[in-house]
Amino acid sequence: MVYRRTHQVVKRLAARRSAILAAAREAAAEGGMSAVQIAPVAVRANVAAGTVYRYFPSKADLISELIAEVSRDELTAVRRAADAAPGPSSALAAAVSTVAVHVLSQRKLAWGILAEPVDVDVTASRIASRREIVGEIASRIDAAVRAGHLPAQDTQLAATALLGALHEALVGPLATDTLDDPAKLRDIVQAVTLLALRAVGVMDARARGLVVQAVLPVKSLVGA
Amino acid sequence: MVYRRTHQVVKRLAARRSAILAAAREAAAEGGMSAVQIAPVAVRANVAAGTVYRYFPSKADLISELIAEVSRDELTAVRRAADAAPGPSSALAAAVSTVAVHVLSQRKLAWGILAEPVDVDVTASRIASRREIVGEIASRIDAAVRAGHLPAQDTQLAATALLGALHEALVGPLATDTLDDPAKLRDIVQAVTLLALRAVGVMDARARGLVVQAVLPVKSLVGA
DNA sequence: TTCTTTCCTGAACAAGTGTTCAGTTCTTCT
DNA sequence: AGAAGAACTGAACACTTGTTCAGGAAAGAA
Repeated sequence: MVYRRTHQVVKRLAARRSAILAAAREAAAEGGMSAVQIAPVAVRANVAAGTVYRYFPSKADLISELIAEVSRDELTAVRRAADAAPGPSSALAAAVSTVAVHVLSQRKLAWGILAEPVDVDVTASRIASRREIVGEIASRIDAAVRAGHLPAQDTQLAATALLGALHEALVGPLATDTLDDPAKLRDIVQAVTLLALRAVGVMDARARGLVVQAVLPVKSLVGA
Repeated sequence: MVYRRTHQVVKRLAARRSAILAAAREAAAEGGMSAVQIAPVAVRANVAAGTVYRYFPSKADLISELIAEVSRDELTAVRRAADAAPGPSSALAAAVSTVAVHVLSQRKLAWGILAEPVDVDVTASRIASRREIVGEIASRIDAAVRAGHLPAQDTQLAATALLGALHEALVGPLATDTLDDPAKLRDIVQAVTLLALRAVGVMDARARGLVVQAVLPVKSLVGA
């Protein structure tokens, strides 16, 4: 006798898998990575704890997939914003401020994804996540350099530094707590973007203009 | 009957306490924060596990003190380097590159002190540690702004971003692994310092000069 | 319907570590 | 030297969570 999964079953299995991942994401967004524990996640996803292990070999795998998923979303947003920009410098500005807005709008998730202590080893996944974003930003810096807008430099290093600056300033333990005031938020995003652009060598005057152009269109995302 | 601690005993107690802290520091430097476990630290300090608890109420307290100690050392080094500089911009450059050299020369320790996952809560101590260094850098930026060398800005935010950039680029998971080549190290420290100076608004040409001045004197520290 | 395969459940298990404490050793005072 | 307080030891304890697995439910084949 051969058992074959019905269409319906395949769909249900996929749905369950998504539900578990979604539950993990919710938990992370609400309480940080420490809240992503098998039992609570299972409850949230309406399954038993053991069931989680039919979809993910271990907690590390679950979290790794979560990181990959969130990272993919962010990368998509960054690419879209940058591609819509008129030139290489604008693209860089757009990329940077998109990252800024994203991490600001989902602080706990962002912090959990990339730096919060986790009891299992998700280093590989975190490195991959960083590498994607850093690579994207590095290629935007590269483009600006090739266009003659920026001095030659180690773009990989610069992109890494930029990411670190954004995260520390916006989601790190010393980041301002107030999420409430949109104007304040815009100011912070602008300030950080300005720092980033100047860091890679954009002239101050030009940078200010680029920042305004880049931040205005995305600021509505903060509330999302 | 009243028991009073003899001078000798007081000294021995203090020595033990230091020995435990030193053992913790060694463990952290060698294997990161995860290696700072009560039993191994006790062995290293030549005491029993229970004895640790006569000096530190909990592991969290032990690690908190460790963080404070390392942080104090770093702050001292940064202050000294900056104070020895001829002007506010040089002082800023010196401060930044000193931090860079420090974290590079003790990567595991640096990573452990400020970001590595720990099973106990040392958030408060880490925040305090960051705050000290950020405050120092912020005040140096402030001085440069007051001297008219830099544009007005949110110096606290800028200092936070700078620290994040340094750490991510130098000790983060994407940082280059090679500690061996001193020339390479110097290049990285210079590159990162340059990024930092430009970020806060130092003109590129001037920044390059400041970087060379600041990095040359401290590069010997890397081997320490 | 009945049998087989897959899926799900949730209580029990396992493992790593911080913490405790009764017994021992060392130090101080008379 | 002897009594009493303080310090030290290290094995046992406690607690948290990820993981397993025997039993039961559901789905597909005959």
